[in-house]
Amino acid sequence: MPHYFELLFDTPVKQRFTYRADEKGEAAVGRRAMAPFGRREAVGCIVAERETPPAGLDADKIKAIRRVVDKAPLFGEDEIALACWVAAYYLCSEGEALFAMLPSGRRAAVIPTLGGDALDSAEERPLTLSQEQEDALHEIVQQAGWGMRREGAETENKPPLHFYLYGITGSGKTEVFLRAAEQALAAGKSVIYLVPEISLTHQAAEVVTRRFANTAAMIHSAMSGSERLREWTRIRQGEARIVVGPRSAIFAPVKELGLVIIDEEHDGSFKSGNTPRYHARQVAMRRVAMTGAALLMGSATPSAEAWKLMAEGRIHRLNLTARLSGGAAPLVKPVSLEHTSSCLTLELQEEIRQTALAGRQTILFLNRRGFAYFYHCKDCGYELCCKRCSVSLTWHKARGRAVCHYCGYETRPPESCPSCGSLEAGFMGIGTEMVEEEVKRRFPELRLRRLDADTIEKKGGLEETLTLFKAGAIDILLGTQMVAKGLNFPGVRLVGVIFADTGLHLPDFRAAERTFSLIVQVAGRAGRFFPDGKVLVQTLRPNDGVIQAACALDVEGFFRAEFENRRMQGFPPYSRLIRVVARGRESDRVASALGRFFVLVRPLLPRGADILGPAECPLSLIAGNFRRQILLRGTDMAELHRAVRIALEKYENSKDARVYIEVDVDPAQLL
DNA sequence: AGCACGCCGACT
DNA sequence: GTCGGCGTGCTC
Repeated sequence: MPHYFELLFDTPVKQRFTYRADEKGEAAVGRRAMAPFGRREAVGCIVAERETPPAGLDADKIKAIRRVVDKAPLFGEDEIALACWVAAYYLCSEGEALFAMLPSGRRAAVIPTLGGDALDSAEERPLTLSQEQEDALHEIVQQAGWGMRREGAETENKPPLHFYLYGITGSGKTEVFLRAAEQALAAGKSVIYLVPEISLTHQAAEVVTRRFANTAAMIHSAMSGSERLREWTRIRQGEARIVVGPRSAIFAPVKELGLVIIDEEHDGSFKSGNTPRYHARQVAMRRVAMTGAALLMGSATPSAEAWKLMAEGRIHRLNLTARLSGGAAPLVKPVSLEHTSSCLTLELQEEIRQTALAGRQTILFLNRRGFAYFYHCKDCGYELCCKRCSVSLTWHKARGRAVCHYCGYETRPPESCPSCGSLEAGFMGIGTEMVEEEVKRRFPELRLRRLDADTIEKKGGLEETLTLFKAGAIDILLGTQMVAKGLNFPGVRLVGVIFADTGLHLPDFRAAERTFSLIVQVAGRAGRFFPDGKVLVQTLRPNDGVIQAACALDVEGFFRAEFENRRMQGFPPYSRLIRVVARGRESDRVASALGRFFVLVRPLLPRGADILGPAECPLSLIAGNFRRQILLRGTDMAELHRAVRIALEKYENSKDARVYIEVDVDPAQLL
């Protein structure tokens, strides 16, 4: 008697496909198999077994599986159920969701990693915890009750075990994470430890591997497919019981999940930028609900979502208020750029000098690469933009090129205005390259290194710079976001934010939140081990509420004002959003396709929900694709889901093959 | 997403 | 007269 199996493929087709296996052989749920798919062979994953073929499907259409790929299942029923949830929530196909879980990346990103001892933030295991750390740990361990049985049925009436370690940078969150992990492991449970998708991954992995040796597995984006698959197998077999990795590690097939840790919860990289556009925090909450495990997040600057859940008591907040290691909260001061033409105010120059005299180090932060990011003609108003994107070209002086940061387009910088020929035209707006030049000119005796996407292209550049800085062989470290996150250097006294207003006025409701969080995070780099840290925040608007709250390191105050804005404007966390973007080569086709979708979805929306748009995306042209969007807004995500799902099905009939529709549930950015 | 089938313009 | 553009439809 033949056996039937349902397979999922990595395509946007929202269907399962039934295949036949004449002898049972190796076919089993969770294994991948090669099978004829359309006019080709493709690898799919077996997700269900069935006795009979599905009704209403001609028997002769059912083909046989060619061969089974995996020796052991890659997925269990739980992981498959999780994939189905992801598909339903993020409105993608089950196949796309399932294959996104697999770490055998379709395209492995090349991300520079930190190896060796470049950053031994792996201080050895401290013997004692502070009272606050102790209390937090106690609370988590007691409520999680890993020692005792906590069966599925039993958990249903209990509130979810969501904890948030809210503490300033340097207050010892990592140690609490590690101890909580130890406890979960000791109780025979497994742990997933998520870190932002930057070089921090490696740093955290080092710490965990050192602490937990061979019970640890790590998954990061620089690993090859086979390396990842090996780790995946170790995890599935229960050999590795603590998994460290970026957002995709939330899908790791651990046995007996007891604890999920999300470090730097506010970080944007937890939200996926391509299909399925999942947020690891959201998936974590789901997984935790499915398994009865505990969720432990942490940050000095929680996301607005997390902050609201804490206020509502749905996440249990645990405070860490004191800096360890002899540090103290730095003195943060806004400095007006209004009457300065240089990118270094006199005040910042003076502090750099003082810091160097004291034999200490400076970090300068500017979230903009290149020399100047904006070309403007004073006579005719011409602006130099990328031909394929609606963004201005950035001048990379050292390379002698004008570059588009979205598509990579490059051209020679113009000598005079390309439009009117005027010489009163040129690049403006400071970038890291310009700051570098300025600092070198003013402080030729100080050793400066720049750290941004352009300087770490050459392999090892990042690691070398950090090692030198750590060793005190560099006086000033200048860079983009890279210097703002996670790095921990004891010798830093001064942090200078060159231009805090970058990104503050972007047309995105999270612009203020991101700006605030970035300033507070970078400020946290100062004075971690000595109580004399100083942060100067250069800004055009020293009186802006966001800048002031950031300088006061006042999360509470920031959210008080920010939530008032969000509430009045009807944005998250006071509403739920689904963003639908149409993109394509021809703007009129894009407009009409989105128009058709708009007409389909509008009558499906529930009372109280509304639609913003259709309108051009703030970045209306990227890499030659025109982009338009609508924003569906409501209070009940299930209702929004339903409307978009039905509209998408209907849209299939009238779709334009030259226009792509992208759906983003809970979008993180509206650009 | 792929991939093939199918129907209209400029080339050996 | 054919090669090849991309619009359309399907994948157990």
